[in-house]
Amino acid sequence: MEAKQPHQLTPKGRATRERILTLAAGLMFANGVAGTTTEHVQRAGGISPSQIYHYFGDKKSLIRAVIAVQTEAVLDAQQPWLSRLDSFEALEAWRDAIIEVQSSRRCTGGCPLGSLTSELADHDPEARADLAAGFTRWQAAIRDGLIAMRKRGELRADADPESLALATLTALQGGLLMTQVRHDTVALRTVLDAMIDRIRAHAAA
Amino acid sequence: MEAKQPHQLTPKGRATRERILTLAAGLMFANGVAGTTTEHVQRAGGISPSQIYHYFGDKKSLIRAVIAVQTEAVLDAQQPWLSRLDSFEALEAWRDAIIEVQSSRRCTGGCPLGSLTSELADHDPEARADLAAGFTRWQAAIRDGLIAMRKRGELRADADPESLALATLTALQGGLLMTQVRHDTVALRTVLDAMIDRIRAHAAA
DNA sequence: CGCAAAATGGACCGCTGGCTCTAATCCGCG
DNA sequence: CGCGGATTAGAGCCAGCGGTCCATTTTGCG
Repeated sequence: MEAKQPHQLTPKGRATRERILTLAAGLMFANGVAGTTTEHVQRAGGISPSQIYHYFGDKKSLIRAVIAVQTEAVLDAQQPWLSRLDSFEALEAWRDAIIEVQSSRRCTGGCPLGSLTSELADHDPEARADLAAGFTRWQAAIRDGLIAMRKRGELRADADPESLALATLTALQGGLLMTQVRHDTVALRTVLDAMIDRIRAHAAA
Repeated sequence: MEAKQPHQLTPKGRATRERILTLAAGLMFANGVAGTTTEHVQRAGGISPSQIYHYFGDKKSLIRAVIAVQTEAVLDAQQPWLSRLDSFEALEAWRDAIIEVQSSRRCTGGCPLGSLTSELADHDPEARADLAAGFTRWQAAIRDGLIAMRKRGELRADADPESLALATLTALQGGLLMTQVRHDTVALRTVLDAMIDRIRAHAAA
């Protein structure tokens, strides 16, 4: 019994749904949720109003679907680095990759999840829950990387991967926000370096 | 030659202007900029449309005035702690005060400047500049506290107050965002503890 | 091939939001 | 006390936005 699927989707339907989602995610990342109207999505992709409301019911549901998309996108993008955290060099490569992404988009946009959070957390409880879950998964991915490092003997046994991961993810969020305001990546680099140093403080002798 | 003051303001006018600003700042903090309409401000304070447009010209200017108000509010709120950074206990007291504020508002709202940043930075260049300047002042306040600690001999001479302050402020922003999504202050405390530890690494022997 | 379900086009609606305009009222100052 | 500027009330405009509806076309399947 799936209450969320009032219609059977044909391949064509699924494709249209995907297309709407991708467009909406892009526009909402670029212009914010409030700055993205259903009309924008329509015009951006030659989509009729009925299509959006056929597949998503209302704007709120569309937003939640966008959250899901962005969560997967972020985790997918991070995975290549986090899954291979075998050394401090790897940690630094992860840091550099993040910095590179931000400067390549000229320091705009912030974090796909962070921006949605700031805009939605206080007024859409379900969106907040989804976003919180996304951050939890992100934190877990970092933590698993640190655990792997500990298993390899890079970190001492008394290192706490869970809180190191939480602090790192939190610092990263701040860094992305500061990048967005200041239009440079100095704060991002500084705060990530601080966290890496902190992790290094738990390095095996 | 002040281009910003097309009218002379009488005391009454100044009072009305203040009242509008305070209401708008509160509503925008609670509901976001996009979620706050001029009508909301009107209804909240028995204000007529013409009053808002008489004193602010358009919504964008009102927003910029709100940014100024919030910047002063944040700096004023921080000053009591930052101006007395004479020890690590004082640093921890600052951390505790911040955490206390967030939990007292049940982890909603985030940072007054951070939320505005996320919503405005990418689409209102002047707002972004104002916010960046606000963060710079905030960073300077933290830095000055650290410099004071160094002068008192709490920190070693090789400690770099500027980047420690930047990292701390950046981490704080992340912590406030995570508090907002997760509805608890664990991330905030964890990341601030991490930064305080890092500062402690520069403590005089 | 035919039919039911799915997908789509597009007109339309009601409301809201930013903003304007005019006319009335208030106030300080000479 | 009167005049000019400051202040305010409030009706109203218009574009845009979320959402609806129905007719039409397309698709999958027996």
